[in-house]
Amino acid sequence: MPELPEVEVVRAGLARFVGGRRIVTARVLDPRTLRRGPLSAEAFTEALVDRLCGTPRRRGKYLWIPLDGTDALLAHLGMSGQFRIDDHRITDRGAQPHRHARVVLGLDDGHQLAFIDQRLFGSLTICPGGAELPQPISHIAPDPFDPDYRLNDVAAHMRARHTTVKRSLLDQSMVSGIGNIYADEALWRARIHGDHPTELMSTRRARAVLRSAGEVMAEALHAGGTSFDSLYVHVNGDSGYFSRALSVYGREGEPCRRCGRSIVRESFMNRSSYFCPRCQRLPRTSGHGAAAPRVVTRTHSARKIG
DNA sequence: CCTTTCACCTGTATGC
DNA sequence: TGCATACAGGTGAAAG
Repeated sequence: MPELPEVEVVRAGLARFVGGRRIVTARVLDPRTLRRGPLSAEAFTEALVDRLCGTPRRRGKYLWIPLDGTDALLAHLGMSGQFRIDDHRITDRGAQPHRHARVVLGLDDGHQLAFIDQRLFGSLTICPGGAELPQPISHIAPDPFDPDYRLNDVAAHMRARHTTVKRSLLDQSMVSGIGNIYADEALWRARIHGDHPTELMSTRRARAVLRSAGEVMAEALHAGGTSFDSLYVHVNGDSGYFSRALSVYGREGEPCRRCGRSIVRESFMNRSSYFCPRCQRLPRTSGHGAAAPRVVTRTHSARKIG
C-alpha cells in the first residue's frame, strides 16, 4: 500500500522531526519487526541509543536514517507500517503505547518516534556502514525520482526480459517504488494491458509506460505531500493515504474516465489488476497460426541497475 | 541465470 | 453465534 509517493512523504516527515536529533532510548515491543536483520532486540536497542540521526534518505519504498553519518537504520513499511511522532511530555502520562506499536524511540528533544505496523510486513534493520546505501538494498534499482534513474536504460532492460509488462513494473530490481496501485494506473495511462509481453513491446511503448509511472507517482506526491504539519508523520494504514485520484485501481464496474467502458478487475498473482478492456488491449496474436515473429535477438545480457 | 510461486502477517468482511 | 474463507499485497527465499 505505501508505494513511492507515500514513503517519500514519510521520509520528509522524518527529516523534519528526527533529522539532527539524538536517540536517547529505544524499546522493542515486538521483535518480529527485526526479523529481516540478524540483531536481537537487545543488540538492536544498544545499536541505536546515543546515535545521532542524519537526514533520512529513500530508494524506492525503502527509507533509512543515517546514524552518526556511518551506519543506518533501514525501514520498510511493508503493507501497514507507519511512523508516528508524539510528544511524550504530553502523551506519556498513563498512556499505553499504540496497540500496534512495534518499536519506540525516544529523542533528545522529548519527542517519541513510534513504528506502528498492524500486519508486521514492515521491518527495521541496523545496517553497519549503510549511511550512503544500505547493503540489504543494493539490489534495489533507482526509482524514477532518483538522479541516477535512466529511463531509456530501464526500457531496454524491460524489453530484454521474458515476462509481462505489469510483472516487470513491479520488479524492484528493474525500477523501484512502483506497487500494485501505481502499476495499474501507469498501464491505464499508457493504454497498455498488463499482460502484454515485454519482448513484444516497442521501445516507444516501453518508454511510455515508464514515463506514465513517473508521472502518476509525481502527481500523487504533489497531491499528498502538502498535508502534514501536525506531529504525525502522515501515513494512515488503510484508508487511502492521500486523496489519490485513481483512474482504474479499485474502480471495478465504474466507467473508464476516457471511454466510459466498465473497468474490469482480474486476479493477478494473488492480488487484483484493474484495467479498461477497451483502452488496454492485448496484442492479437496469441500463438495460434500466423503468430507474431518470434523475438530472438537479445541486445545484451540483462544489465544490473544500481 | 532467469522467472514464478509461496510464506510471511492481521484485521475486516462475507458466506454458511 | 460461531466458524471458515477471501481479501488486502510487498518482499525474498525457494522452487521450477
